[in-house]
Amino acid sequence: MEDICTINALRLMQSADEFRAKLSGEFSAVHGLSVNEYFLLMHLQKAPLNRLSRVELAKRMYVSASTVTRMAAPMEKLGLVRRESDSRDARLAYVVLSEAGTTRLGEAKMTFAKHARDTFGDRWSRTELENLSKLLNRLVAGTLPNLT
Amino acid sequence: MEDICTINALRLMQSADEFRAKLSGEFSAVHGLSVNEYFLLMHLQKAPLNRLSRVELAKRMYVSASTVTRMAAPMEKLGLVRRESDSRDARLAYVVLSEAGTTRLGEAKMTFAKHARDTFGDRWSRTELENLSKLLNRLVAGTLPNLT
DNA sequence: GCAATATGCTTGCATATGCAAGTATATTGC
DNA sequence: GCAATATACTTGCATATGCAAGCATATTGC
Repeated sequence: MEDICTINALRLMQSADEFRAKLSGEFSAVHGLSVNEYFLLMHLQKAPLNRLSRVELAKRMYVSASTVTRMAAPMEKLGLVRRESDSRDARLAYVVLSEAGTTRLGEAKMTFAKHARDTFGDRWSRTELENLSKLLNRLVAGTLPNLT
Repeated sequence: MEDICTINALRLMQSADEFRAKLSGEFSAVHGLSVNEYFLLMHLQKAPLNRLSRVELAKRMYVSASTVTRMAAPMEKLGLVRRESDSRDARLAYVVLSEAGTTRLGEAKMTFAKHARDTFGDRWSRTELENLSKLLNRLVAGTLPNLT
């Protein structure tokens, strides 16, 4: 194995899987959120009016539209998001971040940040962290709106 | 959002999700493999005797033991892996890479490499690629045996 | 040696997710 | 204006996955 692109892709996926696995347990136990639900809230918070249509959420989260429909339903029951329709296009069903959702998201962000610091630890220099940040940004910047 | 660790973790997960999503379709269509099945075969190929117990596979793949059990069953029917037991410990049930599995894995590696090259494209310099590789290696090297 | 505990695997159940089909609404071509 | 097509969402079904319980085998403490 010498293809540097392949190596990078493998390491990218493995490190992301590891991080997600470590995050997952505490997230559901402490915040009652799956990692994907966390990302859904993050996308909403970043969006104008704190809302996005289901298809737009699906694109940004790399999941199917039906998954967004099914994720939103229980989150709506919990009051983390609410549903809004568009006055001009009756097909659209926005998912809107609520007050409670904002609060919950804020708590979850603490946990996320803690795990992120644990992952990089104090063995990473500021320069290395910024270097990685810059390189990863080239990966996410190209396509869709991202969370950073 | 200014915490550089958080930003890195977010970008890491988003870029990995994007890569996985792009890979997923062609993988199942062309090779009849899910991305996770690909990783399972990769771990086997890297292991001594091309075999690993189910719990060891589970650890390396960041999934539960039951998931490995259920992934291995259909792959065994397809002949991609076979089952072996340990002469000293009757609890162990190794998953062993077969000839057919090696062949299939080799084909899938081509697709993986193609997508990896597409992802990084020609806009990445050799230096940047090696820089990223080095940084990501710090993330995966700490814990479990990895694929690179 | 035996009971207590630990480990490896499997299975029942619940949740998560994608795909394809169905429904409702918008847009386009004419 | 209307038919044809496109888009947004939902739902039925199939697959994927985790957790907890169950079972078999190993190891440990005595």
